[in-house]
Amino acid sequence: MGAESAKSADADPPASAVPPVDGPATDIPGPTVARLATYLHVLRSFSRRGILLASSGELATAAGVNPAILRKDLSYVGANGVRGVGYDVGRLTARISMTLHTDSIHTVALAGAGSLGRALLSHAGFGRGFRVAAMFDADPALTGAVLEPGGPRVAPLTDIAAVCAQVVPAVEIAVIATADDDAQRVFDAFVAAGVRQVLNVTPVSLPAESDVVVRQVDLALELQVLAFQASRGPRDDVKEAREAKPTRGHRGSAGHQGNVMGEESVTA
Amino acid sequence: MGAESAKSADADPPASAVPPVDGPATDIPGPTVARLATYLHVLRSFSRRGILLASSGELATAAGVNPAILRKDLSYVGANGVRGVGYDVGRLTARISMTLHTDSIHTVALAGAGSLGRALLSHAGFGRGFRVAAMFDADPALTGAVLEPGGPRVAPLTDIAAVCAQVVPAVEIAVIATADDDAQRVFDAFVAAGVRQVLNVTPVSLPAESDVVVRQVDLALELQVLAFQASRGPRDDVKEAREAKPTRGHRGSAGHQGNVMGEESVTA
DNA sequence: GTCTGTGAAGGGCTTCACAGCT
DNA sequence: AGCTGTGAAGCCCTTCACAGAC
Repeated sequence: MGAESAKSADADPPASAVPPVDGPATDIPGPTVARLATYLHVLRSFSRRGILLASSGELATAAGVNPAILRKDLSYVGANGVRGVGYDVGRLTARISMTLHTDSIHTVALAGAGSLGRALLSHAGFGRGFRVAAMFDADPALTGAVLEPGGPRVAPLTDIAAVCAQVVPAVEIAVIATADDDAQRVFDAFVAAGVRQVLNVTPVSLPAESDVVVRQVDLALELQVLAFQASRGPRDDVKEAREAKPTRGHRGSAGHQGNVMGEESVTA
Repeated sequence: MGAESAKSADADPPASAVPPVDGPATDIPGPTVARLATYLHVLRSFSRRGILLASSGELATAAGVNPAILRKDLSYVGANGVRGVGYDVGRLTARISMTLHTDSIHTVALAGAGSLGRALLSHAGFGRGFRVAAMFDADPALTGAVLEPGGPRVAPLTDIAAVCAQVVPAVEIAVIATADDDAQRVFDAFVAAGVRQVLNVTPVSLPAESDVVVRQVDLALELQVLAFQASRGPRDDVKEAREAKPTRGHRGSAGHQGNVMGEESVTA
């Protein structure tokens, strides 16, 4: 994986790179981007509850992170908290939304209309900034079906290229939720169709395409990691473990380094 | 983390046909554990194709990682590759399986029988080392239902404590796929019931309980991260949006880390 | 010669701690 | 006083490169 270090490669972007933006950071660390999305979720929750002002401590607690890193993360979006007071919920929400481009609608193509694909369709926030403009499935019986009111008709996997070419605006993100055996083919088809962001929920390891960002979410893998932890955890400190106040156990949050977050794949 | 070297953690699993353990693993980095699961998937795939021997390069390519890190990862499980040759697929599979405790059955409780919960049930490798021993849902209409042949009856969320107490062997892992508003309550109930490993697929940030390992998989978040990448990638140096030759140095985000990659294969 | 195993180097992210504003 | 913003330190993981085994 590891794309090579960006810095070495990008001597200097085309002159057009003069920050058209006022403050937002130019290069945000991957983990930070993921957390920003989390903060957005927390902020919306706060807003819903009528909270208009929040300190880094409060936000951090709600987001399950350290206050320090939250502040650092916010510094990337050109945070404007008020010292001695905290952050204006509405203002911060707007700031992060802008940075993450949550304010615009993103066009998505979904391959695989099985249980997982459908669950994604109805569950994973499609509609909150995302529009599923194309759907594909291997099952001929599903061809032409409309799985969501106002949604696209299901097309065969073999039609990915043709359908994607007609979608306007162009498909930005492809979601692969097909059977394992189809994942590679589907991926290739999407890449050929110009899609450069892919969310792969199959356990298939997709090849490191040069400039395609792939995020992989493998639920079976998550379970295995937990199973592993289950086998060793009880052994850790058999001392208290029972209701003891979390004095300092940073051990608890186990895989939080860089686990949940996906990654892109690239390897020339 | 634990200064403890819980090495002899479990000498209990039947040694079976696996050769004597020389250096199981003292303390495996989180990202490595996740990758090991990926390797397992790759190895099974190789085995299925009749490949009995593989070099680190071949495995790494299939797993989408760097050969160097693959070798380092394997060193944690007490790898026994043959220099100048490669790794014995069967032997390595056994080795990793043992390390990840994939050889034993893990008991799982699943909360939330909505589309996502059901998709998990049928899709995410339950059955391959995992047994769903309890299911819960907020919808009374589902109470008593059996969603999978041979599976457990669905119980109300309020019965988590009671049902979990009866499950034998005890529930090791809880999966939370409920509505957002129920996630926290359900989590608390599972923790109170003694569950110490939780997979949370809701976007709710669960508090860092002292000794509970929580892995969060948020698909909406993944989409947002990709949307962000989509907005910044194109501006890079790629003018021709149509048909890009991957010869060019890529410029994805510089590496992040820990990722989640595939394992298992089930969906035939 | 080939490929593994691993110490050493390198890089990025997190944590700390404090200066600075309100 | 309270809380933000941020340089600096620290840590962990990845990458490199080479010694060593076949």
